[in-house]
Amino acid sequence: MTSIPRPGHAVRGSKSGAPIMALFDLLGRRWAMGIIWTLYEEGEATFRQLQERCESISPGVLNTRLKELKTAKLITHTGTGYSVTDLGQQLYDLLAPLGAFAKDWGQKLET
Amino acid sequence: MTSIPRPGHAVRGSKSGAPIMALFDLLGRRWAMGIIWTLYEEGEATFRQLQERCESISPGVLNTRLKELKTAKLITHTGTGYSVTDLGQQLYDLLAPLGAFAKDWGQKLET
DNA sequence: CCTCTTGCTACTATTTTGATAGCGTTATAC
DNA sequence: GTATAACGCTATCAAAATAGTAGCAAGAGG
Repeated sequence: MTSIPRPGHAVRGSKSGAPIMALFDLLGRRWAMGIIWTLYEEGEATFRQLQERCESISPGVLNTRLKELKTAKLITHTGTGYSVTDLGQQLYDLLAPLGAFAKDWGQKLET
Repeated sequence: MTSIPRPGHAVRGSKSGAPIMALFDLLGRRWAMGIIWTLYEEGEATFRQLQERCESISPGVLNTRLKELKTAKLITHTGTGYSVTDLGQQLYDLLAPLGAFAKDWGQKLET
């Protein structure tokens, strides 16, 4: 299985494992930020609901990503579905402003 | 070449091209966030300096990523090297808090 | 039992990324 | 004017990640 980036260990972008590079390594994998985003915005979801929300992400990749995010303590699986942890919510709060930026960015790209 | 995600066009995570998903598609590619980060933190850099900063990113991927980020108007190539645009700096400002979060996150993972 | 939903695993195909070599151009030095 | 070095890449091949589809094992409800 894919190795999971951890601060203090070699990651892409930093052999010494600078925390920000470990985070970028983790979040810079397909669907990672999207999963956190939708889990918070639309709330707890089952594995299959996540597949639908992400519009046909393949189950293998989804499973890999979920394992990584669980190991990173950003999400958790309660009895009824996946949801963000407190730490994951903290991360979402930092990501949230990107929503407004993205709209602004989209408009500037049109012109 | 790889297609570049644009709001309003189908992207991974959104067939309708929701801006946030287009942004996640762009930033969720290897090295994308790291390049913006280092360009702002350590300032303008040449192609080869970027290779060193990213610790052996391969030139093909670096070139691809640079093209994407240029098309997205987040970075630009001045006569002397690559640097972030105003828009890119706005994005960096939103990413900046992740630095502190990453440290906190790293500590919580140890325990 | 039968059926449904759950969370996946298995498998192959395609895309992306990694690693290394080296080209064409410009500038500077000698 | 020729060697030297740095620039931004391109080319090539291998490895790894992701996409796409099928289907299994387990638990709940009827």
